[in-house]
Amino acid sequence: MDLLKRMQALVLFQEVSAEKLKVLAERALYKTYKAGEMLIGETDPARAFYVVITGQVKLYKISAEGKEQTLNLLGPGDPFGMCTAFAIDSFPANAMALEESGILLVPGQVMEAIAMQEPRLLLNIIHLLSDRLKESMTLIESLALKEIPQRIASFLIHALKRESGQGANQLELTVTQRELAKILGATPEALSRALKKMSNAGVLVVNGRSIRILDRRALDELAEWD
Amino acid sequence: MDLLKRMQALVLFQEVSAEKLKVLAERALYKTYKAGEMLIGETDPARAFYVVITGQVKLYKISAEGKEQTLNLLGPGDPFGMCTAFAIDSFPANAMALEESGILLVPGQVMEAIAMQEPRLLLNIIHLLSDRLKESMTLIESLALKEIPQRIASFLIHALKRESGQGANQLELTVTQRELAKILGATPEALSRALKKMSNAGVLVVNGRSIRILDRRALDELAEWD
DNA sequence: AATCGTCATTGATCTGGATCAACAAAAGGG
DNA sequence: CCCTTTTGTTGATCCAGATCAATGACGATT
Repeated sequence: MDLLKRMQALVLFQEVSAEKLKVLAERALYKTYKAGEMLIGETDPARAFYVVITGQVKLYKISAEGKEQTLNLLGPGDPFGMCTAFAIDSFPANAMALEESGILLVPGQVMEAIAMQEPRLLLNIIHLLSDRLKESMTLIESLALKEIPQRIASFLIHALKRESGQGANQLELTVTQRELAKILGATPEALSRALKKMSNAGVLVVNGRSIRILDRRALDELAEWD
Repeated sequence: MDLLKRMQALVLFQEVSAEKLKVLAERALYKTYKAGEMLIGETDPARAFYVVITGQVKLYKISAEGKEQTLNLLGPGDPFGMCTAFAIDSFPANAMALEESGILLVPGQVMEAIAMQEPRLLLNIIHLLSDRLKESMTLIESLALKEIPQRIASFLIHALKRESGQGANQLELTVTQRELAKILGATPEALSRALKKMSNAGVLVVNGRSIRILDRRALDELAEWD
């Protein structure tokens, strides 16, 4: 596997000089994790920059009683640990591989040194952080202001938009409903019931991990509703 | 009021050359807003960078039914609009002055042009964005994983830490309880009742906007609880 | 000092969704 | 291919906190 080639394809490294990228690639570490394996814990002080190359990773918070809330679902090309790479703070969340995943690990010091010589890399990071912040705000909005059916509708619309091209009405979940519940801030039971109700109402059809939208208008209305 | 002096004091502009700062100051706009006035709406496409100089501003989301969730409380020195300054996207939230406030407005294009010549400014922005992202994650954790008494405890501990020096046990709220409720993701009624209960339990004493902590240990336990 | 609007408080009621429990259906591993 | 584990589903019950309503207490404005 040509690491450098892969790195060049990432949004994160867009328009960063090949020379600097080569240094990064040399100093970086590629590691694979099994499904369910923790990449980094909340207390962990590790100062590094991670990029998901293959597989799927979730960032999440967990309470003392074991209740979980997923903060982010990360796929190939998505970086994380941007908070820690440039600061001394400990990582603000937990990271776990949802499936077998290949991860690129760049030591924080290396990343920072290179970045300071490449304003474009800094700018790329700002863009990514901004996107994450915006996503977080959307999640806060969901949790605080919306009920479960609305959260589902918003999620589906969002997923449809990024997954397939524009007018698609079919969607394949990348995670189990259990995991989806943790993303939406609900229990699996509540999610199952809400999906059933939407199914009965003729809005969508669930078949395992694939969901087909029958009434896009109803979905849009639901998402906008509150 | 010497704008340049004030800007030099901001964390955002730390170690940025005086020369570049002067350009920014010349191209920036200083504007005052009255209490309750909107600075920017969620649909607003304004591409600018804001810094609170005096007063207090909140970033918030609002549902169709008018229910609000405060995302951030900003005081003197706090910047916002970092998402929009470097991207084309519309602002991800609403911003409202909670009291009469003086705001510095830097056009996005100016900010971006200067920043690309000053890696240190880009780095400062990354730090600030990272802090915001971390704060957002903490809020998500609160909303999804904690009950109201725990949220209050966490908030108080956080406020004590930043407000006064270390071992202080007295705290002056900068906002009404109504606004605090919107920060915590609760109704004013629920907040009032929870504070009453804590007061009855001898954990704290509320007197208008000032809160005195009587049992710090109990507060810490509550915050850790779940 | 009087007035008006906002804010805090308390009580009564309601409800979305959590929790507990039991089972069916996949999925995966040996 | 069977067996074990993880998932999804459905029902019954429970509860934190929202909602509705009414009253008292400030605090600001004139």
